[in-house]
Amino acid sequence: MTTALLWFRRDLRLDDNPALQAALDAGHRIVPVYVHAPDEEAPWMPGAASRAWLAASLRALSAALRERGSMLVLRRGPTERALETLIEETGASAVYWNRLYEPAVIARDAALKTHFKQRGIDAHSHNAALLFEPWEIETGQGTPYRVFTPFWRNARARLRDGAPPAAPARLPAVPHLASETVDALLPAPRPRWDRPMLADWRPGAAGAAEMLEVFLDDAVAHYKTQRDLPDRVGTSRLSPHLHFGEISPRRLVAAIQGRTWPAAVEPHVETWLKELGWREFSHHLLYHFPASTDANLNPRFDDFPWAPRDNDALEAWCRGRTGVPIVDAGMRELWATGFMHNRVRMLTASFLTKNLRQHWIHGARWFWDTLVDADLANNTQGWQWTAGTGADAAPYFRIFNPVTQARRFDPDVRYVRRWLPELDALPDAAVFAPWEHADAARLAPDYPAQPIVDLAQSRDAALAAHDRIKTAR
DNA sequence: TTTATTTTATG
DNA sequence: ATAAAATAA
Repeated sequence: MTTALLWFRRDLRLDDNPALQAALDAGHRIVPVYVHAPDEEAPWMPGAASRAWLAASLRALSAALRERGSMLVLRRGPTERALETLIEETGASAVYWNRLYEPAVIARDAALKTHFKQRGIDAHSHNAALLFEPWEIETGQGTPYRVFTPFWRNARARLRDGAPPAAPARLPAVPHLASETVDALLPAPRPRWDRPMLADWRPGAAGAAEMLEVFLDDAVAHYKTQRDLPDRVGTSRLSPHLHFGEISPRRLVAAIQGRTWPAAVEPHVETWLKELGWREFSHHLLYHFPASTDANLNPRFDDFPWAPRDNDALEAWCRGRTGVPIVDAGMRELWATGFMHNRVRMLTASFLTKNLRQHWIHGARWFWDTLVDADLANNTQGWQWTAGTGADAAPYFRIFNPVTQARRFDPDVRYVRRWLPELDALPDAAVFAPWEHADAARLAPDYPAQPIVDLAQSRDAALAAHDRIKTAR
């Protein structure tokens, strides 16, 4: 019997895992391995929150493999050396893995594939992360899409039903091999901020499946409207599970299409599928425009007059001390939980890039380090979208008004109150814009009396800055 | 996945 | 006088 390495990366599941399936179908004995080599993802190596999730997720995968008679071998990078060593130890003749789409990872994997082929080792890569490969969806001219709506129209029409394969009940036994521990590879932070951060989550495939069931049972029926309200669980909150491949997008599509929905719920289902579409679109853009992690997707913005880097403003934004309650609530939710509601991500990002006019890369870097679902494709395209430098088909310069957004999406101020206890004594009506309330300084002495930037003036300044690049060239 | 302003409708 | 709808950016 031949042996194959099953190289896990961000596909930390056993169901609908094409690399695993292919290795089994080929009749190999399978040696599952995870190689810890974060520096190979530079300049976007995983952030602190992401590493905490990864540690928990690896434990979950390891347990799932053990239950099936296998085990997860943990090794330290460099990846090429770790895999070579394991090939020698096991006599493996093949390596199977699932593809990723970040530029640094693509380059490393391509080099590895060449290396293995030269060594006479079969190297097989598969698609586990996306509904469609980034190169499968193209315009009539054969070019990549730059606008979401036509991209999704095209991709949506190609969606097929059908349940992806379940996890195998048993896996071949693994010979005795040395393995690192998760603790050694990903030491717990001190102090243990990871514990409260992960308290609301259950990393791993079982937690992901449970999350999906809860969403389909409860939230999806009101998704279109409730998804925008940050004070409740109106979204699926599957993003960290998707990022680490603990659940596959095909599984999500199969699960939601596998149920019969009342006609009134169908538009909600469609809206949620469209969110998966945004995820596909982000990966499509990152694959075709790999420089977009650091450079404007729209080069017209290369002349945009950003304000000079302002460390005080950046610090206030990061820590939730800007004096704009909905912005501060979001930033504190992020710091405490490693997560931020999508509506609030958009408006905090708008505040940083439009009102403070700080370059979007500063925000992208902070989110990258603090989000448990930090994903290079989604993070990059999300920031570029809000900054106006990315793929946004809107014919205007999008500037969110955080006060209007708070009134519309947190009308009962429940979200803001949860994260800003220093506003407890303020009446509801004053929480949207405390600086307009005569008594705010007395009732909320620990909160900034004024926002760090005037909302109306900074909006006008942002529009004026935008006018300058509109008229240029 | 917006906002601010203007126009129109309603009482 | 106020709100809803339309519109421009």
